[in-house]
Amino acid sequence: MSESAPRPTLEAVAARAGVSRATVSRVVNGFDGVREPLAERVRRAVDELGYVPNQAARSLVTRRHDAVAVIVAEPETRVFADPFFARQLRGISKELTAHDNQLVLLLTEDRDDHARVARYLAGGHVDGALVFSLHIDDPLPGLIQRAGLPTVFGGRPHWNGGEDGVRYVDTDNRGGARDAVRHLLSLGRSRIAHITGALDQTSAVDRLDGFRDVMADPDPALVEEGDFTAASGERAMRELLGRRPDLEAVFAGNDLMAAGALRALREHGRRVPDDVAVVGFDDMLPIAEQTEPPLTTVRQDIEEMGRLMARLLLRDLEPGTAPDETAGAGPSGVVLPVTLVRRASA
Amino acid sequence: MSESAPRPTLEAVAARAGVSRATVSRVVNGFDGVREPLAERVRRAVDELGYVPNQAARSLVTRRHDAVAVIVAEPETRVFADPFFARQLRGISKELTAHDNQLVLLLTEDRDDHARVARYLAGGHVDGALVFSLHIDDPLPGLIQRAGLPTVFGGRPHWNGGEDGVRYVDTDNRGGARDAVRHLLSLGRSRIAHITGALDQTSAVDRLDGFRDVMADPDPALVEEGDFTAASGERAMRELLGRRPDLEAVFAGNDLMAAGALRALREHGRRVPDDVAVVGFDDMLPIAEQTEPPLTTVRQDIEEMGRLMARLLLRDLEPGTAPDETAGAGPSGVVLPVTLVRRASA
DNA sequence: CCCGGCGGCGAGAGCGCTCTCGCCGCGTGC
DNA sequence: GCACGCGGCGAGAGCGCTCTCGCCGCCGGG
Repeated sequence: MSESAPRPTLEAVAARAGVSRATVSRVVNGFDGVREPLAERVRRAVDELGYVPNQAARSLVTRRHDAVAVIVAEPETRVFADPFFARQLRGISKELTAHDNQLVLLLTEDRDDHARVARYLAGGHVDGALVFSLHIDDPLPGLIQRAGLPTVFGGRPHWNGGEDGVRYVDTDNRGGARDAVRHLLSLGRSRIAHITGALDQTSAVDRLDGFRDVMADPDPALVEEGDFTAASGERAMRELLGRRPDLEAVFAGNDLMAAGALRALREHGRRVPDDVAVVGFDDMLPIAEQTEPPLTTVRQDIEEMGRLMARLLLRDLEPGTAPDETAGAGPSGVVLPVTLVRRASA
Repeated sequence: MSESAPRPTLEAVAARAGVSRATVSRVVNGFDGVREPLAERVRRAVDELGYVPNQAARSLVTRRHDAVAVIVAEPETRVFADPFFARQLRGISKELTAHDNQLVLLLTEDRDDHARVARYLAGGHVDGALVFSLHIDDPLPGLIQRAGLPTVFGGRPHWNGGEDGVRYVDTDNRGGARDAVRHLLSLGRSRIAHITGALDQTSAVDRLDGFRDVMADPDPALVEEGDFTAASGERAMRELLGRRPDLEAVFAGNDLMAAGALRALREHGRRVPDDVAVVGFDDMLPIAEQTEPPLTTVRQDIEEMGRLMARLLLRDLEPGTAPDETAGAGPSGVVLPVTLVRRASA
């Protein structure tokens, strides 16, 4: 009882079914070339013994692991605390398990971790990697690229993704920003301010670009940089109100900053949306619904993003694909659509 | 170039250093019994060739994987969307990587997934499991227990944890609830209502028990069941106001419900905290800080909880421990302290 | 009726590692 | 000075699987 029953091996199944190991292997892996009466006998033996293949032994010879690393480079608690991460993971997980792949999670915070991650990837424990790295000075993408593993990035990487066939999935930040600003225009507002996110992240840059697309040559006084936190949104809003008391609307780079902006507006006696209309980004629940008033915002399908990343990666891992020449086949960057969600704030 | 360089094997390192495989193995794994001049030669060979051990081959013989499964049973999007999950994972990840263990993430939603998880665990790909399963009717804990893997649960399991040495880590929900209610009493409020969480979860039950500990024999009209969502908090608050318009304070089972309650109170023209004081639970950021007014709440160190779970599990995995007799050694349930965070709502 | 072909199955050689065992050389005790 | 012991190192046997190869039996064609 204290000796846990030794797990049955292929050998044991073969013996019980009265066939060779090779035949059992064929049946277990669904290869054809085994005729029915025999195959059935093997399947019964597998059931009776409760046989489960030893993945280590299998990997040793196939050099596949059916496992994918998900690497999240997040030194800051902020992003970690938001629900995005969980949703993306969920999407990734669904897609991976649908294809019998495991998800190995690597969270990194500092430089030391980078070495560890690099070593892990070089160790060949996984077949590919999904990488979330937001900041411009992050050495991680380089390290990973060097490891030579098939990789898909979450969010457009900095080094001009698409260039050398770097695969990534991103939301349509720029288009979403345009939608948001156009919506404000359609409300009859013309003096529209923008609170940017942390501009060392492509998402923030793209949203700013979208804002500029529509506002063509906006008053610099109407743009203030934030860092995606509520506190920064509040501060930025005060700044903006000081510079342009006549502003009629704000497009915040995310919902958290929008929430902060709402507080500053309330503090300054501005009514939302009557005096100032506010639009956020992300549709970050439950924040976006809980603010006063609830936020009009740009929703991205974050779970789908995860799913898509996984799908792209798995496609690269298929035996057909050339191992090194990942470029060329298929799109290197995929951009997911967004939708404007109208609530009370604009 | 298109042929990725074949990874060097132990054999190759041995050849280069002019020693046997066994000696290289000893050096690589830090066993002693290799004298200095030789050991140094081996280390140099390892460096020069960039040797990284093949984990699959190693696992095959050691039957260890240095990997732990984290299983999250979460059919509902709700909990998934909250930041807890990410924080816990972070704590777990830190502890695991500190001990060179990998984190394999398994997310389950429906019954089909259970079978898959059970199969995976039975497959012996991981050395242990950390399990988050909230609901009373979840068959997962049973399945996992049956797999015979060392396991630590996040949150007190339903089947009377501690009974047969089931290991778990939980927050002091009951004590935290007592603190919250006592705080309200200290504010001079006596007609205190409670909005419970979903009572099929032990955390909700324990918080209710804590409420009752202090309020000894409370008016049933002052207790209303919610389900941890903001909407349920709002509804429950309306209900309570209808039944007991004279209530002076509310202890909500979590911050989300507290946020909902705030809305209902505002809608009914009650000022917070002047007319009605509100206390939440979790200190779920950024929600708790963003409400109007910001929430007084009970904070739990969720990251520490994850870290502790991992630590407990790793201890069980140490070679010293008897593989099956996990009971007996050390505490089977660990309860983490909480702290009351005072903000404006109470 | 004989021969070639083909498809089903078994034999066996590894994949890269760990770990036991035994050998050998050195130091120590009498 | 000799036997004994002990510690350092190498040889070799697997761990459980996949996959190539070759054998054998069955079929069809000449």
